[in-house]
Amino acid sequence: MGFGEISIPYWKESGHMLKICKVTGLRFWTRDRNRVTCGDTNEDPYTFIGNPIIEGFSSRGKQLKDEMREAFLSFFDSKGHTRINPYPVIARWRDDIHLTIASIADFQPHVTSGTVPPPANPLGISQPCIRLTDVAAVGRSGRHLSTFEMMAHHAFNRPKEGDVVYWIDRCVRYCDELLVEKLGIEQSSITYVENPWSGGGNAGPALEVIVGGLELATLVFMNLEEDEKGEIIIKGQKYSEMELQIIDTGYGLERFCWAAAGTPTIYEAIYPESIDWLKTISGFDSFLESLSIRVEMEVLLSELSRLAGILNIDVGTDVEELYRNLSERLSENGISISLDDLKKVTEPLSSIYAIPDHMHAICNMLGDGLVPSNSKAGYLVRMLARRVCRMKDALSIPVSLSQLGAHHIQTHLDIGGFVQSEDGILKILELEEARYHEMLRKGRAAVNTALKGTPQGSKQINDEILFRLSEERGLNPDMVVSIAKELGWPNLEVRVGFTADMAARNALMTKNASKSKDRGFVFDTSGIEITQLDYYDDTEALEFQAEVLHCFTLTDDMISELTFSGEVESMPTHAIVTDRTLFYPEGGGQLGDQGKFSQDGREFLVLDTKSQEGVVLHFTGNPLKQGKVMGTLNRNRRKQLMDHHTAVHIVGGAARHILGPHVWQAGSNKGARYARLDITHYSRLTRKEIEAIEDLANNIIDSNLKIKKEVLDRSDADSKYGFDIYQGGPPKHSRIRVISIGDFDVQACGGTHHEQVSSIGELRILKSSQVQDGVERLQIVAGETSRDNSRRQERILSEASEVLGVQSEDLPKAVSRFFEEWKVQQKKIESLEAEIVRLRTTGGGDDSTVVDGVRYVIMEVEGEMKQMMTMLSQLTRDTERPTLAVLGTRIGGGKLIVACTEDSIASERHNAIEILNEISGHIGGGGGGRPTMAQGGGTNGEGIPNALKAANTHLGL
RNA sequence: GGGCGCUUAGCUCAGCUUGGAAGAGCGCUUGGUUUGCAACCAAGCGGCCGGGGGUUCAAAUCCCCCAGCGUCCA
Repeated sequence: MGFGEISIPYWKESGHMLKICKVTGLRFWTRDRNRVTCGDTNEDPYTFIGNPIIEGFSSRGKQLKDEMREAFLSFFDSKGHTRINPYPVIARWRDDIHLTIASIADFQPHVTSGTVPPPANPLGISQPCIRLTDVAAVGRSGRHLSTFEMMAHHAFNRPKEGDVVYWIDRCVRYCDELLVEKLGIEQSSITYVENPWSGGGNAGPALEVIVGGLELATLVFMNLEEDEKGEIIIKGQKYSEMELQIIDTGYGLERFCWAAAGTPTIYEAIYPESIDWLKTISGFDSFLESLSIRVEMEVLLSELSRLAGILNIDVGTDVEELYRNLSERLSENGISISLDDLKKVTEPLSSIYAIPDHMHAICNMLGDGLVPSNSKAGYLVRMLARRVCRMKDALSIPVSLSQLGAHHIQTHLDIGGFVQSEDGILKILELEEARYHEMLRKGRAAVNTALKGTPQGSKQINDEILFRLSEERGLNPDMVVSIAKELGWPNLEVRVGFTADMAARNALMTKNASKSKDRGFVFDTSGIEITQLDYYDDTEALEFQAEVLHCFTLTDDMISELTFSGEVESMPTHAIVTDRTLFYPEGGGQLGDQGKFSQDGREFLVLDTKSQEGVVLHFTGNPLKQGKVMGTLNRNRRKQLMDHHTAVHIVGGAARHILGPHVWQAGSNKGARYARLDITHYSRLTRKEIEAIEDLANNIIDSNLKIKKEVLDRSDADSKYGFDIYQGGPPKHSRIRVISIGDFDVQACGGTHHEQVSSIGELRILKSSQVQDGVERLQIVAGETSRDNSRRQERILSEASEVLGVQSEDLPKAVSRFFEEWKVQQKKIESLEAEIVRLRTTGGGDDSTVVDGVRYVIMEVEGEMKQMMTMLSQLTRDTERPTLAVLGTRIGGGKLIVACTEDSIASERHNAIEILNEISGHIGGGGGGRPTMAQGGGTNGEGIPNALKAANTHLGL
């Protein structure tokens, strides 16, 4: 039996037979003796459209989903599965993906790796998921969704320990019973296709469950993991059997709803109210009538859906090609419609279908407390919001993004489980739409500039221009073309295949970026015992006795791999490992402790502390011998680090109270000099908001709360406090240390903290800055550094006010007055200098000579380059008086300017560059410019008189 | 996390590739013109070209750092 082949008693009991699909060549199991295809090929059109294959569901939309979900979950309740509440759609417990893409993602990596037990076993769940890889196909294919619910039953087995809940046979029995008994699906229409699954380092046999041309579910039996020593080889990769073997199933809730509703597309089954509404407000129906297409709309839609469903739409698919195919296939099926009309119908229709889907994803993401941003998960929601804005504009529907959101929430969502309030969601949507319009407005200017070199009649735009507008300005090619049409390039079109090229370009860039990534560990700590950490027992303790186990000598390579903070005073040369330590190693944003080691009566500074895989490394400037050592912490630094760390927790809690539930820690750093906390928020913070946060935080400090520190199992921590405690990032251990400041702030955290908040004394938020869109960085000082900071500020103020001789209160007023006066005086100087020039050049005198109608002005002046330029324009701008001017100044090593009146006999007779080159040698420099204006300079200012004399000679004056 | 771009007059933006006199439109002021207008004509005011360093005889322009903002991809 090859890998992935599934042979179970149930096949025989239930009358299934094994066949090979004539199209795909895959093995499949069916009760239909005449079947020759596996059911999911381009020879298997949907059979359920207009003819539901699931019985007993007459509702549509949210109600249908609710009923279908309940049918699934209650079925598995009755089979002994524990029902689990769905997880958030933002996968904050993971650092490898942003969104929950499947029900199994809830349990990765902690449960699937075996470190943490599952919340129940077996379990049933319906998990909202978001997948954006096929977002371009949503609305077009009739079946793609960016957001869906994955209904699932999971079982976690440890066969090697004799602990098996159930495996393939029982899993298939459950599935078959659900489909046939509970949902009334015709037995002979079901096929089980063997299509082994692999991905993410795991693999296993799998069955795709197909009914009526639609894949309703996938049953995966994950039992292998990548292992270089493994004996099972799949596609050249070696695998071995896992300790933990998992039943991973996925039943598409929306697909079940579609099969029960039999609507032309999946969208009409789950979002009928929104689709009707959008059709009404966009005037779609009257638009259709105006086209006078002689085909029943319902028939056309069904046919489209049937065909689009089996036409593969991938990222970068050539849409034109797709339309030609569709049109051909429609006419094969007796529906005659021109390519043009087909487009006119499907373009708006696909938007009407996609909008509710996108709004569903957007509301779910925002509901989870996500803040739109220009990177990470926040970017994904912005991208969806912008897609909706574009589609909305193309349909010219007279509602705002936020109104779409309100409608969607009212019609399709239970907002009760959301972290974010409805008001909060709508507010964010308003801001997003405003941003979108701002981008478009700026885009117009960008397009205008970018197309300046493109002839107005031109049909194509340079690829590079389109790439850049898209990447730098967020204008996709279609938007560029429509803007360009308004601006006077009426014939431009997007080149066929350009979208595909852009996708390919992105793929290439991603590929290049992913190279040179993972770097290994710096130290070889194999064979060294994990260091015993004593700093949690007593955060006040400062001295300890230990045994030196190992001393690494740092190489240049190691030093460049290790990044030391600016608080490390000199570059270490050695790293010391001891059996136990009080030194806190850099982690969770808290910098490492400093202090000293004493050995044999000698003292060695500990410059920094880090850890690698549980081994703590103390960095020193000297080697230490193996044997006894005494460690002493730098008390002030430790106290300051604790002040800052506890302060960061307090400020985070305060920010959440003041700003809202979407505030999430996006990063933090706690040093001795200051601490910073990055929080997610949808707009810049005002001074008032910062002060409110600061006040609340200081009230907490005054309240003298106790700080509770407890260590819990991961699953206990999850169930007791929820996911909000993982502010500092996804948890990496099975045991979680939880720090609670009353119920004001609860976080998983490995840092050192005070016993009571009052130990901090006071804190100040110095300023906020923006790290990226949607993330504000708060700079915080607490305790001693807070007082230091105030003192420093006062010193700066008093020094500055002393210079100006004013009270510090009057400083802003005085400074702006001085600045204004300075500007006025600059103006005055300029105009006075111009006046001097006028006097010197119009008064005749020695400076100017006239020969054959050309005035020659050769003189030394006093002034900077800028002033000389002013003089020059006075002299040479008047075309009535053709002039050649040579000006020189000794300032700045000597400067020379030669210019003549443009388009005059002066410029015909003389070349400024030539003259300049002739004379610039006298000041030891060079220069250049245009034939009518050349300037130069040098290092010998005293050579100016000679240079001017040389000019006289050269010109024969 | 990886890129890319932008910052110039009160506002919206050119100029930067290839260094050599700081520009346009709107607004503002003044004058003219008009029954009226998001009217027209003329003149004028308004710039630490984001900040700091570097290269250069010379930097808005080239290089580096910082700050603010925008955008794409994962």
